[in-house]
Amino acid sequence: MPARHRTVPTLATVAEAAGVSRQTVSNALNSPHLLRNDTLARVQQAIDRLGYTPNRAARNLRTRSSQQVGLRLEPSPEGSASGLMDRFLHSLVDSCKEAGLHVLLFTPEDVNDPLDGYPELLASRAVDAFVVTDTYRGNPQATWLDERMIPFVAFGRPWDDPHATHPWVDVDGRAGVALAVDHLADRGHTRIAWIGWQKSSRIGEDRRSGWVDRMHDRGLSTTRLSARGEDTIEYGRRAAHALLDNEEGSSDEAPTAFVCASDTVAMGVLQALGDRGLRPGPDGIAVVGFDDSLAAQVVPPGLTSVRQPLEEVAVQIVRLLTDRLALRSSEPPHVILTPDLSIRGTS
Amino acid sequence: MPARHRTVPTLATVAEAAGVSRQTVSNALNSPHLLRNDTLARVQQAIDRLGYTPNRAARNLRTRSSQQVGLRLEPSPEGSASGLMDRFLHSLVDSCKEAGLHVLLFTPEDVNDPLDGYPELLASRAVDAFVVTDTYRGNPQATWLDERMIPFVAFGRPWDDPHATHPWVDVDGRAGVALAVDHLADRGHTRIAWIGWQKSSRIGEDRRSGWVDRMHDRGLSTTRLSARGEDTIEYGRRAAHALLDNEEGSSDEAPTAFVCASDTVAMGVLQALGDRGLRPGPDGIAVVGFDDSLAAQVVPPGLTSVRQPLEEVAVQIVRLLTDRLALRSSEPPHVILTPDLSIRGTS
DNA sequence: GTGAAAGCGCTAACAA
DNA sequence: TTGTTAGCGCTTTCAC
Repeated sequence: MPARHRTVPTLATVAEAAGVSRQTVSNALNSPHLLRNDTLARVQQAIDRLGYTPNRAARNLRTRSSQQVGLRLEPSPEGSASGLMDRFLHSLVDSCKEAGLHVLLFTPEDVNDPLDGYPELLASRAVDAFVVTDTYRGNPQATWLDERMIPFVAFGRPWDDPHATHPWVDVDGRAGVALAVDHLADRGHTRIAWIGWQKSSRIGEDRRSGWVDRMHDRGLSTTRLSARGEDTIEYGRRAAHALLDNEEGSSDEAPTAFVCASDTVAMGVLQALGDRGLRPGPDGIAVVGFDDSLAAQVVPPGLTSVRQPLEEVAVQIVRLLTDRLALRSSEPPHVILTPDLSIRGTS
Repeated sequence: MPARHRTVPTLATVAEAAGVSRQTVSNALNSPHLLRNDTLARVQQAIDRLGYTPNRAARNLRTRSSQQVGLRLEPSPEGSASGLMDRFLHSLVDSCKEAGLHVLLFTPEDVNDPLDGYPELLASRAVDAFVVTDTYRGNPQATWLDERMIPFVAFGRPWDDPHATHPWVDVDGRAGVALAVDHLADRGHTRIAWIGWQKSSRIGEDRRSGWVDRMHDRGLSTTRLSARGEDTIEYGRRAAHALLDNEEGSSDEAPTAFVCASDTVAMGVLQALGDRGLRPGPDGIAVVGFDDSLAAQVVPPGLTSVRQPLEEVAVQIVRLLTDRLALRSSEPPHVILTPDLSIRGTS
């Protein structure tokens, strides 16, 4: 039991109690192999008895490091189905802890400035490194941080600059969508539609390519089965209606299944089915979303969805991060993880 | 523009550049009113020119404070609709920033130990205070922290110990539900059912009391209109079916509206309506949830839901926190905020 | 209003 | 293997 009403123990307190020098106590903590077993034991005992914990501020000052990593919280768009951040944050904090790192959150003053917040934290030495998540809209942060040799790892690959050398981890959206196509085709669907995002979205086009290529791999046509628009429920609904209206013509039957670029869009598809009195599901129109959001888990009859392996993403990010912080080079410095499919009632 | 390839500027660097002592620079930062205007300007200019930012570790060491608050991330139950944490975290980080505080996340090693993680962070002086969110299952943390005079503010009132003196902020669930009842009754509903949680849940009973009392206020009967069970979609569905089966008897007509203790339960109600071919909405069966989760925003036709004012919760928490940290007493030390209603298609 | 001295608690570098 | 010395960058105290 730690001493209660005394002054907080320091290295000096412990050293005196154990009859050694302060340095020896420090070594007991940071380089125990340097000590003789009996000394180590004696010091350890004193530490336990006094309930000593090193003062981080002092250690940070001396070692010029904070053992903290910064994460900028991006505004999560209301009305989008996702809520991935919760899951990711949890995994990240867990993985960081194992590496002796803490996660410090910050938000920008100006949401539209992708760099806002980074320099301040760094200059004050509040963090040693960053995890950058906001890479979908290009990544000026990555460039900025990289130029200044600031340690960071990105969640999301640098679409604009495939040759960027900074470490990053990403999820293979293309493979995830291919998985969805396989799943549906294996269940006998041949008219599998895609509803995705605008052409300008690199992530959207990556995911879409999984649909196009896997459909063709399996000898299925993609003609008149694709729609692109905003990432909203409303768009998903409109697009689904439009595709389902495609009844006439010989090979142009209406789709029997939908693969969507996001759960948000998929929710719109489910609405459209409801509008038409169609039942989603294996016996009706199959629907697959992307993100395995809370909404996917909760909407009747359960939305089948591509699930990002965020736990593993966090593990890999921390691996790359610790390599960077130790000035080790990482092999490989880029990681692409494959998602899997959470199968539910809609397929 | 900050000097690039030079060593990082310190107080001493700035002092020399401005031709003053280190102390004067420190004062310029922390007590600018002590300086003559021209000195202040000269120092300020040197600071800007060199791009100087105080080193937090050094300041922390000297002031024995970290300007950081710890927040323990609780595992968010998969399959529940909520996702409030995202919204709350964001608001909290924002509010903290205005008070010069940063939010440090941690997770417990052992999820079942409500104290796990707190002592370590505190002993290492990594944080000055905590925000405690996990108060629904009693609050041993609050007691533990309070006994040790550790500054903290709880999100959630101490149900088990109404006389606890620690500062807390909570949302008035009872008032939120009453709001929902008013909303439905104003639209002509008289048979308004409640589907909530087990009697053992203090929060659940608080919310339920809003229904009971407001129904009686308005002269409406609550007989045979109440169900209590788990916080799952499946339970919501079963309970809704059971209540809707109540057709016979004179005053015991089936309900025309449902107020639910959570969006999760409300999703189950929506499923039950679907099962029966009933349409949710103002012209059909009205449904109101609680939490204004992503699912509520996204499920067709949009679930009306009680929305917690998390932004204001964060503001109040930070107010209480800064009072505590300044050894000021707060008036009032307990805050109960009233939620409002996000009205959507189901009502 | 400004400056000099001391020290927060720790660890790197070196000496014994 | 252990101890000594110095100093990380800042703020508190007190003198001027």
